[in-house]
Amino acid sequence: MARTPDAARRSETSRQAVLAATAAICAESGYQRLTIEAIAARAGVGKMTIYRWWPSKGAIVLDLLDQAAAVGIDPPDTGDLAADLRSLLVEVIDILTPLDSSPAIGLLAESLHDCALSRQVHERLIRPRIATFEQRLRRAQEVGQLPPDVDLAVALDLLYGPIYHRLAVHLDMPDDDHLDALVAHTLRALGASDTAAPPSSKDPAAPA
Amino acid sequence: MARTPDAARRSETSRQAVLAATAAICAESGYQRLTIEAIAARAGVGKMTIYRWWPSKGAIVLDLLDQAAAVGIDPPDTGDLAADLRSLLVEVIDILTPLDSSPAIGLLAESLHDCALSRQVHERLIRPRIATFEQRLRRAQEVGQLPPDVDLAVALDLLYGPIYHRLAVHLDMPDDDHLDALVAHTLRALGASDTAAPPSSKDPAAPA
Amino acid sequence: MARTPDAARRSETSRQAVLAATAAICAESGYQRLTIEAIAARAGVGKMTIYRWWPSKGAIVLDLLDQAAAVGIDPPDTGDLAADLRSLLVEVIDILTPLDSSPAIGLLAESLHDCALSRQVHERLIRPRIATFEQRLRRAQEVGQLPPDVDLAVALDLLYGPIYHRLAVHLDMPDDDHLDALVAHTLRALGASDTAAPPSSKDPAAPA
Amino acid sequence: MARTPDAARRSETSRQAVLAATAAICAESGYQRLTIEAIAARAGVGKMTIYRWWPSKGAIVLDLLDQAAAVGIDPPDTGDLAADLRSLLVEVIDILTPLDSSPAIGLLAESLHDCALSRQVHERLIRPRIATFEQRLRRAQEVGQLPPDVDLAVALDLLYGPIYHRLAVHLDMPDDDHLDALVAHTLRALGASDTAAPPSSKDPAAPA
DNA sequence: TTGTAAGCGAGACGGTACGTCCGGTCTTCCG
DNA sequence: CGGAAGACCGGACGTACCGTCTCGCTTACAA
Repeated sequence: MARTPDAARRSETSRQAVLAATAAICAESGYQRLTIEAIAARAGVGKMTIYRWWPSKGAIVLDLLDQAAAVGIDPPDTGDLAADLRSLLVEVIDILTPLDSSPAIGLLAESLHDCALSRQVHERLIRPRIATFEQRLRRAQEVGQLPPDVDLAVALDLLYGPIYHRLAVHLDMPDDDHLDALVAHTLRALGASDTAAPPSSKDPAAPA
Repeated sequence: MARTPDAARRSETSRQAVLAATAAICAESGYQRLTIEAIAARAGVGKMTIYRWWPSKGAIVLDLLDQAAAVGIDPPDTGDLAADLRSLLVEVIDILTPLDSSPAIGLLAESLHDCALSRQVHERLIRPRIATFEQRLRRAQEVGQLPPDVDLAVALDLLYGPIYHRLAVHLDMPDDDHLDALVAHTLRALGASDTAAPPSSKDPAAPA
Repeated sequence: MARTPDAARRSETSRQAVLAATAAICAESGYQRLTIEAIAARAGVGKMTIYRWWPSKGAIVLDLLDQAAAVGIDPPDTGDLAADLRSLLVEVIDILTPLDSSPAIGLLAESLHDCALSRQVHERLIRPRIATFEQRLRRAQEVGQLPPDVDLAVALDLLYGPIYHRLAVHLDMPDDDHLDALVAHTLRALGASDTAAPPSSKDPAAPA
Repeated sequence: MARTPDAARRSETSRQAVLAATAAICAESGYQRLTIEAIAARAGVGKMTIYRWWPSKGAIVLDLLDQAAAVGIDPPDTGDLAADLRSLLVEVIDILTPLDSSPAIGLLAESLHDCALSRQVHERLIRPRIATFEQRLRRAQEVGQLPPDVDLAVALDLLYGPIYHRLAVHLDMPDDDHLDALVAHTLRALGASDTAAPPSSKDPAAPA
């Protein structure tokens, strides 16, 4: 009674070929020219193979990003909260750049119309990064850099919002100074204290 | 040199029919099903007529939004800075809602790939609103509600960022409480004082 | 309420290109490789143009044969009945030869499955030839070469049957001797007398 | 050199399932919808199994007909030559009827393009029937019903031709009267005498 | 008795062609 | 002469089958 394709028999070779072709076409011709036909042709793969395993073009790109940026789940923790938040920001900016050929931007545009896709994007790309972000903030609360009643959802909006704002509104991505300003203002809005903290450690026996 | 169509002879009837059809299809079937052919058929208009006057589907939607939301250029000014900012926010949220059938979201997605379109969008939809926003902030500086050295670009990011963030990341649009929190934090980040100011007025004889 | 395409606007250029491409592909690669896609590509024509004007591949081939063999409607009439029937037979054999690349054979095969097509084939290719045949036989009756009570349907079967029989059964088409024998036997079965008749004439004032 | 499959190990169950599925699909949906995939699915058989034992769809249908109509090799011989020929004719007509769902017609159409298949069809379906026919005619010659110099190839054409003619030309199959007329004319063309002969019999003691 | 080699079901795979939809251009004819 | 109507070329869509190819599994012959 298994109507869905049998993942055990899936050809890993084809999977990789499809993802590679997707990345290549996207880089060379932009998301516009990224076509199922083009992917299949370039990957040397039948179209059915693509339709069998991915529900839409967006899902392929999602897999691609998933694989390319299967980043560390542990948040950066140098003790310098501002620097850590900054590096979280930069990671996202890097994914969204360059504007013309970033698969992520195409994915974003597509997910605005495709509810199923957008749920997947949220689950597999966004949520892990949110979790990382919140983890770092909580650590900051523990060491007293942030007040204990900070609203994490607001914090998230304040930090990441500007990136998407600028993307949507076609302003340039923030430069270094602007980035610092954004982090600083975010921290100020959250009521951060100025004190730094020692980096957290997986071996918590360190500091006296 | 009459290579470009002669705008003077343009049929206003057709223009309105196209915009109306665009709005109707978008509302009924979503941006996905909004095709030039569908618009032409629904508007009872030849495709040539559309291609003659609009460079792309996005341009039609842009015209539509331009007309629908040819909002007041004067910023709200009740004296309550937070409330005024809030109403600016709500205006944008309204344009972007509902997610499935808002022409604006389709336009946004399209402009991510189409540079020419995105420039138009920025010029005709975004910039006026930015100007309104900045006007209001400058007025706040004049009356001492904000420090004179506030970075308007950062302020813009902080206020509007969350909307686009949530749009991109497929979180719900902020509810009322959240909205208040966002405005409050923005103001705090900008170093706003708590004092209110009398509403500015074009008839300056108002307040005693 | 005209949902059907407007024949007045039809491009004769495209029509000819399609028919030419069909003939060329058929001659070069056989009916097997005759594909709508191949026709469209070779003719430099959009597939829609083909689907708009022809209901099936067979219909195109039918048009092709219609045009190629828009033969004279007047039957041959040399006065020699056997020779005239023989030339009618040869005409059909020529259309069905060579076996591998004759469009007519492909059409025949296709029409065995496609009722609508087969009706068209009958109407536009077969019936006119039957009429010609019957016309010639009736003339033979008038001049007394055939008895007046000959069953024309049986005559038709006897004369043309062997061709289709051999086609179906994959025997070689009849050679010259065989052809003579077939005609002779047909005439014998119909009870033909041996006398010849003068050729019929459009100017009936000829014979005294 | 055991590259060819080992017929000894062949699963008779599968063979029957394939033939049954082929017959069923053909009867229900016509030869058009008869695809290898459909047969495999319906028979509960892997496609490999089909391709291992049959070179083409036509070969399956050929097997099917072979099995269904593994008719007697001995010709009918009631002494009435006309009646016997008639029954030979009817047998073929039955195989080719009904037009829409007869596997034989599909096979015929396919064999027009496929040389290898057509040879097989000729060998296994046609030739035995020709032999039977010729056997009967020769017996008629022996008893003096036919002149000794009758051309059997012509006789074959005259008798069976009309069936294939009508099939190809999409006329109705001959009705009973027409059938009698065809046989009668054939006999007349062959110069048959009117006398009947006693039926040949393997048990020659029968008639007084 | 147990390998082991075949046939088997299942179905994924690279392809080809299908018939449809739409983009953008060009043409015809009406008001 | 602008505009409605819509045919045209092209290209991508998603589907159906083709014929080939593994996968495990059963099955029957041979060691």
